[in-house]
Amino acid sequence: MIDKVNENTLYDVAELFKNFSDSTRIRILYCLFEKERSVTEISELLQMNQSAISHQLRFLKNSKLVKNRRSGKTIYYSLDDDHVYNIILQGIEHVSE
Amino acid sequence: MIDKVNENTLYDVAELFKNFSDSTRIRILYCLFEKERSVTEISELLQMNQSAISHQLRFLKNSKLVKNRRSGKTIYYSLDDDHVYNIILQGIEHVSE
DNA sequence: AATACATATGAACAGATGTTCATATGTTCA
DNA sequence: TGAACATATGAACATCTGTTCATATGTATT
Repeated sequence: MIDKVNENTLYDVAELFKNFSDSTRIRILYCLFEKERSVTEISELLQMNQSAISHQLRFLKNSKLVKNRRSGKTIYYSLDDDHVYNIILQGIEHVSE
Repeated sequence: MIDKVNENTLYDVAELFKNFSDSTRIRILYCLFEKERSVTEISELLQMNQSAISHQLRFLKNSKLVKNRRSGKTIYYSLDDDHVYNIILQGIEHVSE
């Protein structure tokens, strides 16, 4: 199982973890744990520029970690991957000792 | 459990995942899965400059993910944290679908 | 159609990051 | 002690990354 890992897999793993390696992205993902949220809502929660959030959401969407749906003017983002929850949770447990 | 997470924790989690977000570091950690290895050994396995490896090992050591021991001229590095193994394993499983 | 609101996007910029090069430190052995 | 080997370290450099600003796109409402 471990032995079957090849070079490419490890590059992909690095790409995956890149999503969690920035505090803005981690906080975005974390605030989607509870429920889906609009871009404006996320901006307000994190007290950050709407554009910055939008850029990071695109990053996370490209990585297939979040998905979105439109409802009128508003676009709601939510987690797109069961694993995300568990990986971040494991990270939280690790740093909480 | 989830609800108790504060801002600082999420910053720490980002710091933790930063260790796994670079392919050099992930490959270093991965080749320590099997057993401890010297800096030269790691350099040869990854076919990379000794200095580059040394710099990244320092990074990983500061994060307490690896430890080392000296034996004569040689310094052996090994994983310093049980969680590391599981977190990376989960990443590997994720990208392997 | 015009306005207001929500989000996306591209360019520009500053700061962070990873690698290389040269060299220093530390160890062994002759 | 001097040479050889293993590793660490600092400076320099190029590239990558995250944010901001200005503006574009898309939707609803009047």
